Amino acid sequence: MKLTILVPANFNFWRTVYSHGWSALKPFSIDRSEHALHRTLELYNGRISSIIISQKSIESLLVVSGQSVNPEERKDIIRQVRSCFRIEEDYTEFYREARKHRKFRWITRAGAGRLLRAPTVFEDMIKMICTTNCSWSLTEVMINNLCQKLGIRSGDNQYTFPTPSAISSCSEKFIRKEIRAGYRAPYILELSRDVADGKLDTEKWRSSDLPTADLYKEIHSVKGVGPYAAANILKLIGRYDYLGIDSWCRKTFFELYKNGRKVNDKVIERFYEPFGKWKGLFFWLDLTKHWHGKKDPF
DNA sequence: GCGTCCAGGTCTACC
DNA sequence: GGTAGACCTGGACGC
Repeated sequence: MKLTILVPANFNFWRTVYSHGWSALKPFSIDRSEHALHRTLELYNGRISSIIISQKSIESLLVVSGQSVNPEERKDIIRQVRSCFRIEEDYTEFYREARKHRKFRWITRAGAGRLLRAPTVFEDMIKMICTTNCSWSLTEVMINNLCQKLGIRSGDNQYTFPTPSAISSCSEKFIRKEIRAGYRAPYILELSRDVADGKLDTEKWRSSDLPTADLYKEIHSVKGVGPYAAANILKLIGRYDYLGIDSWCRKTFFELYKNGRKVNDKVIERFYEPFGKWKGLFFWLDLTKHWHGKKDPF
């Protein structure tokens, strides 16, 4: 199967793939030799499809799969890919704002700003919890384990991201020891059970009309999701009003603007305050600007 | 190889 | 509202 997905004029495939660490976490993987992003998807009807996404032209993405799919499955693949690459989102206002600042004009020229996300908010939430209080290598271990031990295997030996029900059927001990999530296990389990039972509808957040502050409170109320995680989940929903500062961001900010001298988070927040509702995105792109000149930032 | 220390966000208890 | 300590793991370091 081959299909083409049209993209907006300012779309940049690689800057989206390398926008943050998600493309290095299963079921995403980067194929450097083929210049493509791999992803194993679970379709609406339970069928598993491993796809390879690459930039076909300036105007379109090419999605290839070894399997044949029916028209409805094809629609679902397109829907999921469009959502991961944020193709629906309108960045006109953001680019207009970026053009006003000399140091951020590169953003508009580069077509940067789209942050890669998972097909579901649930997957983004679990991944974000797994980035807290640990090294990136441990995050990779936890996510690999979740996919390999609880996901569904595809024909080409890849795994899907597990469903809320798959995770919620496990014991806390299993998630703690086998997934290696440690003390995060009860948080992962509670979130999965609440989503599986329908007590928490994380997917509605992407289309919510709630003011961002209220949405932040709701996301923050999930156990294991603190200020850093809630702010970064918001960014993947399309709200950039919070910074989501972690130790890497602090260190990078100190090096960029303070000659390595440590400053309070409030100083960082004041620095990006002029960027209003886009400050979280300016903050992230500012700190990762040096990635954008590199072929492979990870 | 083993033990110790530290970094990394979030939660809870306490002031 | 602010702060201390616990949570758990991997990595660095010293022995």
